[in-house]
Amino acid sequence: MTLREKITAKIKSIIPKGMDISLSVPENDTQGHYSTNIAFRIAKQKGVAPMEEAKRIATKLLESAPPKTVAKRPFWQAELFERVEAVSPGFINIWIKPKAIQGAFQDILKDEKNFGRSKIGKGKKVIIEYSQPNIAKRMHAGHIRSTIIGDALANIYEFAGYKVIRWNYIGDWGTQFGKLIAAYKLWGSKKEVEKDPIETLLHLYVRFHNEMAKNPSLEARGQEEFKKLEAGDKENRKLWKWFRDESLIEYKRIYKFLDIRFDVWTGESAYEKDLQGIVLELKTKGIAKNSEGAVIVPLDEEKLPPALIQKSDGASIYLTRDIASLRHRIRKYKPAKILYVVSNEQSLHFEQLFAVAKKLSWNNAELAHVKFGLMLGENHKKLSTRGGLVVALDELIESMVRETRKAIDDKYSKLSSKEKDLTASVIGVGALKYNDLRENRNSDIVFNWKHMLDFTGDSAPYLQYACVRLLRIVGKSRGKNQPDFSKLTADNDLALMRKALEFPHVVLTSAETLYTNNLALYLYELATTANRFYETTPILKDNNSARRAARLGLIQIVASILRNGLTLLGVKTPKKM
RNA sequence: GCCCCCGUAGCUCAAUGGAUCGAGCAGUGCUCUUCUAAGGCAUUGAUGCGGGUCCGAUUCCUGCCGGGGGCACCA
Repeated sequence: MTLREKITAKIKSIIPKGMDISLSVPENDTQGHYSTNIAFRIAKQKGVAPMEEAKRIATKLLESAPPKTVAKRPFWQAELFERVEAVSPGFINIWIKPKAIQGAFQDILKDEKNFGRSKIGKGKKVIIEYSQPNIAKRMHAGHIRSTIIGDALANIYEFAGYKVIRWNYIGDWGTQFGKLIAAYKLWGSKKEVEKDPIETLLHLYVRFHNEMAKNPSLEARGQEEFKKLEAGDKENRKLWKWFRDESLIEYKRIYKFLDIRFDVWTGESAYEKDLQGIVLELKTKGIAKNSEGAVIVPLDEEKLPPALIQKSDGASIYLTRDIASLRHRIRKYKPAKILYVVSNEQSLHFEQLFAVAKKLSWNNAELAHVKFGLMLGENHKKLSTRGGLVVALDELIESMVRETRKAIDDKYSKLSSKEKDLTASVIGVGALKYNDLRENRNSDIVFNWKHMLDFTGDSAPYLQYACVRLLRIVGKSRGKNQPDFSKLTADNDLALMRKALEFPHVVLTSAETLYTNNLALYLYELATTANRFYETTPILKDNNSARRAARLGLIQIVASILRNGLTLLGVKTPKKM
């Protein structure tokens, strides 16, 4: 039982049943180590003044004898609370006794490796779909959000005990392949594609769109080629497979560099054979109907526009493929949840998908669209593959690593060139990921080179550096520590311990809310607290040997929280920096 | 026209309906003979506008203004 859980249980024992308690950690110790607003809600229920209720609760919390309801609970100790105050207009501020903090911290040692892990997901599967690159398109800066956020959420869910299926739903089907094939047949050459596949295919695609503006008949030609592809035309199949294979080679190279992995690589094309069946099932069940030659699912009751599931030329559309994929996922994996990490451009699409799924009523899984804002260019406009210049993802990664390498060269000459390269990639890639994960995903991100390449302050290198410094001290100490945290009584010691103890709660919150920024913020604050500790508190230099051992134990734990926390965000920690 | 997201400091971002709205960058001034200065300390500076609900609103409701995205044969 964590310190937070003990406090919560204690409060619960003296308030009306069934109320959730929110325990916040005030910015400033003058408002307590923990604070709760529970009195406001109880007061409202009872119809009394909040301050009165707060006083009543505060007094009860301080009573030395355990209330009957918690008498049997072993965690009860009168010494949990140092001070409990009711503060106008009705907050209850709680200060924890050093002994309770030290004790809770000592508990970490019992299973240090698993500190922060939970079992809330035990026996449950979650499918997390992310990245979803479109074949024959270069991944650009805008594509990275899904990849990074999805990977971090997958890590967090695993840490929370879920069985996670990391799913890369490749965009490898659809009308754009008709266009691409048409473009290739018109202007392409085998040699050029082999030489630089993605670049060449991208050019063909862009050219097709440009020419389409002048010559609208091309659009029909693209659609025709896609129809042929779906009908099994041999030549088109061959071209499609070729484009797909070449693209995947490129993507896998980038994933490897980003340290991103997937369990399933099943894309849209895998469901091509199921589509007629899906359309039929929807029609048979009276969910779908013909309209203007196409097949739609009316969603008037849901106040949504009708969902198109088959085009009037009989060709399929991505919603239908998503429905088929959903059925496949539910049948094969029986997941408790399916998370779609896709930008908020597609909000309507997922509302429609979920609405159709509900009508089909084979979705006992919880479905969630984990949406995020767009990566905008410096002009605050959408980055578009068709619309000209975008920052290519590999170029972005290379630049970040190059800049990091420069910084390393300035600082350290002792490392070998190979070590420097390795460190540069760990820091550069880390910075790239952290920059995204620290922000509330709802907001659009304005891409900014200067910001990306800023390695000071709230950034991955700051966290990595804090961790590396602490571990450096630990590495310098000799022998094994048997830390006794009751030796740590200074404000700095206790403040750092209290911050470290919040880790499990923060991870849970991330899993529950599907946001990563609270975890990033927490790690940043922990690093700041640790840096302050580092600057002001002697550790190895502490003359008191018992306290020295305890402090070494403390920073060891803090360093592993930083490292584990960063790992959850997909960020590695270098050995030296 | 309808729907969704967003609007906080010069810039980029925080804030389950909570207390005096937090950071980073940029600016200013300190701080390396000391466990790594990618650090620490100090300091300047903000909730788009108008109503409403609430003990309490950046947060919820509502009307404007501004930015981004979407609205059946693209994904």
